[in-house]
Parts: sequence; structure tokens; C-alpha cells
Amino acid sequence: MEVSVKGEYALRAVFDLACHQQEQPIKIAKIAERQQIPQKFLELILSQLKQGGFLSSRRGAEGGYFLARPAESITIGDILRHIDGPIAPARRLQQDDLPEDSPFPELWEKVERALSSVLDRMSFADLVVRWKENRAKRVVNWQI
Amino acid sequence: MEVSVKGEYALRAVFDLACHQQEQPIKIAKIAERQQIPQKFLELILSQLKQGGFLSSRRGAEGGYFLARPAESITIGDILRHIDGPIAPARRLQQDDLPEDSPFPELWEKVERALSSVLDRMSFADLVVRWKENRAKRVVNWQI
DNA sequence: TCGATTCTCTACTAATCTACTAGAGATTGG
DNA sequence: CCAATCTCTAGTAGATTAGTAGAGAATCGA
Repeated sequence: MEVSVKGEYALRAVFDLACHQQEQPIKIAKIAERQQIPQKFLELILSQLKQGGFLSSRRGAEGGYFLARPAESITIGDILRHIDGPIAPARRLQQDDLPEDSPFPELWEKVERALSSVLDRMSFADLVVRWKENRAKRVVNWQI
Repeated sequence: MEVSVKGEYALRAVFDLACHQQEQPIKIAKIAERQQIPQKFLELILSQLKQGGFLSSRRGAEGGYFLARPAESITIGDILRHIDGPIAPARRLQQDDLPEDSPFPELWEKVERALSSVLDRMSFADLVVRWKENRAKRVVNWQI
């Protein structure tokens, strides 16, 4: 049931871009440094996210990546599906040679709905809000 | 996010045993045939499930496997965790080098709760009930 | 007791996937 | 033009997956 490291990197990268939405394009090197991701690996991931229409980029000096759409319209599920493939816990192919009355397809559908209810409802705008809340909380604790 | 083939086989095997709870021990060969699982692979899986305390067995002629506990007390989550490892989508180790105010740990906890709410609430007794319902429905449709 | 049956245990393996790295090429800003 | 930066194609070491092979140990029925 694990999300791949690549998937986690992708989420962290998009989150990083969502946090700097208003600014200039962000360089790969900057994201790699801030998010602790191997730069060459991150290049592949960002390129793949661009193919998927989530990011745009500019080359050359002062180039970099930025969100192609507002953070509110990109969900965790969108990114994970594009990088790691279907969220579904069971592969469709194998379902076919189960007996017609098997209870398992129902089970997997339930699981998928449960996952979707979290992953497809949570946008990167939500994540940024949470992040700001966490920072605020920490500052308050620190002041006490 | 995929369950391994081994995990699926384990679930199907336990389900098979749950369907034949009252009877004699069931032979590996019988389960392998009914559930379409490579027999030698299934041997390893059943042995592992026995180590986990879910199944008991008897060797020799008329031997086989049977549930060590009532089907109501064994959940999908129990079996998956024992065969595939933790249900959690993100590994704990990597969480440590995230910044303290990262919104991701919260996200993964939400996902884990969502998964648990399905996997840990569904027992094999429930599965058997669903299976019988499905069979009944099919018969009704067939009669019409 | 014998022998057929069935589970048990250890070891091996081919193929695939994961998490990268290397390096050359294409664009762009100044 | 040139330095910075993204882009694209390849390769790859190590781990994991989904098995297979084969000998050994326990049990039942006759």
C-alpha cells in the first residue's frame, strides 16, 4: 500500500511550487535543495508533471518551473495517479478470473472510495493552508 | 498503492477457509485449485499465515488447513498487514527529515485512517455474508 | 507397522521495478 | 554570444516480486 519515493518527491515538489505561486519561476536546484530531493531525479519528475499539464516551465537564465493551474485545482490524487499510476488497490486484469459472485471486487471498490475521499478532496491550496496553520501554532508555542 | 499478488492470494485463501469453516481440514491443493493460485506459492503463504496465528493445520492423509480463530475475528487488515507489511502509505523513516511544520504527516494519517476504516472493519465473516448475498442475487436474476 | 498422503522448510531464480546517475542537446535572458 | 537552465535519452546497481525445486517430517488408514 506504499506510495513510491518518486510519488512523495512529486508531491513535495508541487507543494513547494504552490508555496511560491506568486513569484518568478522556481529553479529545479532550489526545489531540490529545499525539499531534499536528488536533483537529477527531480528533473525527471518535474518534466513528467509538465507532460501531465500540472506545471509549466521556462528555460534559460531566470528560468524554472511554476504551477500551470491554480493550486486549488490540483489535488494529491491528481499527482499520485500521474506519477504512480492508478490509486486502486487491485489490478483490474486479475478481477476477471475471479468467480462472478466473489466479494472481493466490492471490497476493492470500497477501499478505492475511501482513498479517493481523502486524496481527491485535498488540494495543494489546502496543504498550504495547513502548513501556514502549523507554522502559526509553532510560533505561539514558542512564545509561551 | 497496490496490494501485492501474494496479499491477494492470502485473502482468497483465508476466504476459502472461512467458507468451509465447519468441515474437515482443507488441503492446500484444493484451495489452490478453487482459488486459482500456484500451489507451491500458496504453501509458503499458508505457512506464513499459520506463523501469524490465523490458521492451524494437520499433516498427513486427511490433513489440511483450517482457521485458528472464528472468521468474525479475522479482518482483511489483519491478513494484509501480516503478508504485505504496514498499511501506512508513507514510511516513518522519511518523515523524520521533513520540516517540523510539513503538512504531509497529517495527510498520511488521514489516508491511513481512511484505509483502516474499511480494512479493519471488514471481517471474513462479513465477506462470506456478502458472497452468499451475491449468490442469492444471481439465482434470483437467473430465475426471472 | 507400513506407506501413501500432506504439510514444512530451505534454497534458488528469472524478470521486473525502483531510485537513481550521466551526459549531450535545446532555449532563453542579459 | 554565452552562461544558465530546462530537456531528453540511456544506462544501471540493488531490491523486490512471484514464483519453482526438492528433500524432510508428521499423520492417517489399512
